[in-house]
Amino acid sequence: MASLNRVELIGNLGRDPEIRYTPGGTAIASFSIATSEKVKNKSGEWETRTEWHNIVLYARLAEVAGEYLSKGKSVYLDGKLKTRKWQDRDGKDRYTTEIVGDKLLMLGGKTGSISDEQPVNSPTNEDIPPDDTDPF
Amino acid sequence: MASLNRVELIGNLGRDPEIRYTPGGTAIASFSIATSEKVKNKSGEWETRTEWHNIVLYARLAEVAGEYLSKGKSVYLDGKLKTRKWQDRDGKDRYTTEIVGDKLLMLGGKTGSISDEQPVNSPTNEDIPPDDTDPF
Amino acid sequence: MASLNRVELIGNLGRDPEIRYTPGGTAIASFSIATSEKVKNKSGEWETRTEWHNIVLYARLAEVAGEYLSKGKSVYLDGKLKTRKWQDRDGKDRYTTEIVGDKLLMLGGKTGSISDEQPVNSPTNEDIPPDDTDPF
Amino acid sequence: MASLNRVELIGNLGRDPEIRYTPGGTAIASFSIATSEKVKNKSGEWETRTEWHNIVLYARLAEVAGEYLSKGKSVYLDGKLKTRKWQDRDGKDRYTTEIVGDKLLMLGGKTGSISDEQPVNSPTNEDIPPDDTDPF
DNA sequence: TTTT
DNA sequence: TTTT
Repeated sequence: MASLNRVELIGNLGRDPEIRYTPGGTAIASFSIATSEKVKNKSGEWETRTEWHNIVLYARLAEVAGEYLSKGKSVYLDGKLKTRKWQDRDGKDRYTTEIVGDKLLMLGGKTGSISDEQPVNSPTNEDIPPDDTDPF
Repeated sequence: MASLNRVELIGNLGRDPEIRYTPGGTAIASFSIATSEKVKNKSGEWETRTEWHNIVLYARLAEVAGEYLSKGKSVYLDGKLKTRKWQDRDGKDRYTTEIVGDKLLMLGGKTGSISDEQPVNSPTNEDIPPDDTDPF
Repeated sequence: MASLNRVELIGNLGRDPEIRYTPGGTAIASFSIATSEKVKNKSGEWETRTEWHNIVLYARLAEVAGEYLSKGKSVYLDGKLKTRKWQDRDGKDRYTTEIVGDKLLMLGGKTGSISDEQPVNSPTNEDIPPDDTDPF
Repeated sequence: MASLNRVELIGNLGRDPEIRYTPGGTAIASFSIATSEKVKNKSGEWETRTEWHNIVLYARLAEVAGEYLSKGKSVYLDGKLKTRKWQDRDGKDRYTTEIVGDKLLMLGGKTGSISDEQPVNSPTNEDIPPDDTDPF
């Protein structure tokens, strides 16, 4: 059962984090991060390819994100992939892949580092109801 | 523009790799990898949470996958996230997130390691037409 | 102060882990892991280049290593670099770089995964006296 | 023979890179990177623990480092561990562990990303004579 | 000192 | 020897 599910991103926030709360009061932050790479296209010219990643943070990490992160900021994010199933308005199954963050570093000068050492009795993902709408 | 887009997985193949070829003859392998973790549910019992990841490999790496990988095999995969847009039969936009593999290690004994040092003039992703159906 | 110190290894143990204990009873495991790569030498022939890594594990992770790991086993190790200063018999300063493991996966079939979620009041590295001899 | 040897660092340069050249003209850059973490000491106070890492870059990556990096700059570095054997003036064997960089990102605003896609016929490490003195 |  |  050896298993590893790990994502690392360095990129910039596409917009300010959106913060919401579970009934139990746990913060959930969601935002997107852009990563980009230069690739040569068929004509041999360099073009920038941008990839957008849906990020979700919980609890303390979500609160810190709400306080310190904003559109355009550069971050290092370490987390895991999670694909979430939801229903569109026609009742059809759809899937969205998100990165659930475990560690966050603010780059670009001013800020520090944040990891998610869970306090005792902290809420777990089990306390968090699944979205019924796709926030992205 | 500092940018990093990196995924690492250790897990097992859910089925044999499916190999297809571009008009130009480049191999494309697709398969899924399961990662799992034990988490405590609301009732305090440990349950196994499995996550499925859609993998895509190109060129030499795809060929090696076709030759050596099969359902159930354990692998280490290093790659990058890429979200692909496609149309469902109602013409609605849908998105599928895949991991484009750069490095593959076979675990579980027998096998060796494979990386994708691209040969000179190797085909790039630009030569590969997007799928018009979601293979997952 | 954004800071990241992270090492990942997949390789084989060169010998059985050596387990010792702090006065406070905390287990410390030490062993070495070999990683190897094929490189072309000046004559254009492929040769295997092996690198040896000094591993140190603490507490629960050390105990598990003592119980399940042995010479030759293949593992995935995630940890951080730490360079330790010591004195040789001539009283001269010497330095040894070790990898302090945070997560360990046994590869090669049979086994499971182990991470170091520290129990409340678990001993920290501060409780562990520095070696005064180089164990490697 | 599944093998992985990978280090990732985010930290600051302790001094300007030192650039030298092999007889064949290949650039070699060496410098150190500090990573730091806050840990609680025995008295329960938070203290900053700093770790220094010896970095070596070759060829194009070394040249870019010489041009763009300087003391204090924040970087992301991806590379592999390599322990180098050398002789001190008493003829005794000593070992220094270095990180041979494969990828470098400049953080802190202004700069871009650099990876070491080796040009055809680029010099390999085999062309580079080992140091006979420890540069650190 | 490992492994294929 | 860095940085916050």
